[in-house]
Amino acid sequence: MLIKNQLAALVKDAIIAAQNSGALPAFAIPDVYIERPQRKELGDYSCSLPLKLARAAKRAPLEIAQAIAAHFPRAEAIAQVEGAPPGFVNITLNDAWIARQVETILAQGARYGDVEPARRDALRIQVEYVSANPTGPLHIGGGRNGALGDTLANVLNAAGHNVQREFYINDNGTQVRLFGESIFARYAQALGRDESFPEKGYQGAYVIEMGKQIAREHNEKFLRIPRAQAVRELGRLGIAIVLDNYAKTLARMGVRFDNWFSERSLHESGLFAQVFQILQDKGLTAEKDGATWFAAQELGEDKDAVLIRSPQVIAEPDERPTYLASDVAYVWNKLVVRNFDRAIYIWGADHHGDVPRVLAATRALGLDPARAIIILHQFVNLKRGGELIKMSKRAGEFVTMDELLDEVGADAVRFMLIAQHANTTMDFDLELAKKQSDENPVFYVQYAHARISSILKKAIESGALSDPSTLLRASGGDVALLTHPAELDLIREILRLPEIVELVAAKLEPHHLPHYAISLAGIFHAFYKQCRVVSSDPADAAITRARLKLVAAAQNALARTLNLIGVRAPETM
RNA sequence: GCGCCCGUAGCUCAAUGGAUAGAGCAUCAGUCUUCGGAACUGAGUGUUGGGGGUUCGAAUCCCUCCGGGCGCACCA
Repeated sequence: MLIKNQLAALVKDAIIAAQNSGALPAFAIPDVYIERPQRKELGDYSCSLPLKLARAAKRAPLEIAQAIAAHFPRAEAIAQVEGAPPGFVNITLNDAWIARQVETILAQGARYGDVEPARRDALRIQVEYVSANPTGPLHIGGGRNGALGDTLANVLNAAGHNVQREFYINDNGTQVRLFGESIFARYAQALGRDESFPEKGYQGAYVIEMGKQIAREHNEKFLRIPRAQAVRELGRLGIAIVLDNYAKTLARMGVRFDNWFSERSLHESGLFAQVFQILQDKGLTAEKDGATWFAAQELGEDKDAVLIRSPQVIAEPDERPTYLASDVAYVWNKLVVRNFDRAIYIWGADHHGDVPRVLAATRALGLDPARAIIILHQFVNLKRGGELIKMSKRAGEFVTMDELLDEVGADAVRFMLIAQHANTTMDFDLELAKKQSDENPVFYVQYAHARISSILKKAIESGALSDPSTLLRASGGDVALLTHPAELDLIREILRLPEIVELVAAKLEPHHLPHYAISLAGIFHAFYKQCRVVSSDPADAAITRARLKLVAAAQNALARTLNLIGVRAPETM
């Protein structure tokens, strides 16, 4: 169990003990929250509960804090508990206990950072991300989405949940046909035919390339079949090509999926018809102007929304269901058919207007809307040395994710996309991201990791360490020798990792991870400066072995953090 | 016009309603006989966009104004 959760239980015990002894009056004890004080002189943890209890207990906050401190149960991990004005309980951990944790951290190996190996409240969680329209190259918004989703999935997994990663393929309706027509035109043109380009077609140069490629691979095959069929097949072929490229691009930045889910399948399987029936039975559908609407106003929303468009507007039956129709069926598929406890959606901010409708539909289907969690992320402005790079999708002029990865490198891109709160508009400066210097935090963190690798290698070369596996044995060193303030600071920081994992999993905010990584790297570098690890002096043999354990534990935490962020933890730079 | 998001140090950003609002970069001043100087130590910088309110306590919650972004289709 996390240290802070154990402390919360002890605070509760202390209050009960104080009440039993008459030091505090009887009152109901609320949930106990343990915090980290801002200044480290105040201790490792603190609790502000006395400030909240003052009214119920009819005592001064400081008096309550002191009573809690006086009745605090003894625990080997704790060195000191004291009440401090205006009403905090400050808790300081025992240095010897902290030093011993190095063994625990090493023993957990690559799993260090996991909140609990098997938690009782583990959930089946689906995280769905990127889900960009597969009609053109991935751009940086999709990259931010993917980085957020993948890291979140990593962390939820580390927090003990069962996670599935999904990409939702928008392969239904009008856009497939339009994409198919665009490809058909480029394909025919590539074969020297005089084929006009559709009015609202996809303009980008990549469609021309696609047309040429298909012309090379299939010759005149699509000219010999009926045009409508050719358009449909080319649309699907085009989507397959784009998705294949998405997978490659995303894999470059470590973003992966367990499942690629087809929107079209929601209609072909009859699921939408089934879910529509539920809405109809509840009287939540309406016919108006030839279209079929979701009566969202009945549920308190601003306006109704079209589910199935009028035949007068769209002739083809399979193009009539709207995006919302698919969404309604999809949430049912997630929460009922596949029975996920939670369905997390990661959407770009341009979709924020759809959030209330999807949640309203979830409620309308009789599902707990708290099970569907939509995380929005704001846009990314690409800059080059402070100059905004203008991006025009219509003209097909934009920096693609692949170009960005080519220029900046996957690690820097992924780290920077995660480092900022999802809800803030991000300025991504290409020049800054490319700098391999102090200005770039990714290298700072990776450097710390590489430095540790170098120390371990040096230790083996010098004979101080025979084999890294000996670090796991008591003979590998006595961690009780770790008493230097810089050593203890480093261990304290390593011990924060599981708390960070819990925080990110609870608030669904991955940006805490990069900030922690920078902090951990900084504290390691400070330790490195103050404490020589591999010493040539035989008298230092014992402390060298103890410090090798500490350094290995630090590397363990750093590697895991980078791993969760989705960035490499290099042995050398 | 209506709705959502954002506004914190010169810059980029942190801060479960808690204590003196913190990091990095940049700036200035220091630190190398041995493990990677892509490092470390120290210093200064704030009306948390403005103004009200709630609270024992507000960057955080509520109202209002200002500035920026994004939405407001029988598009996805």
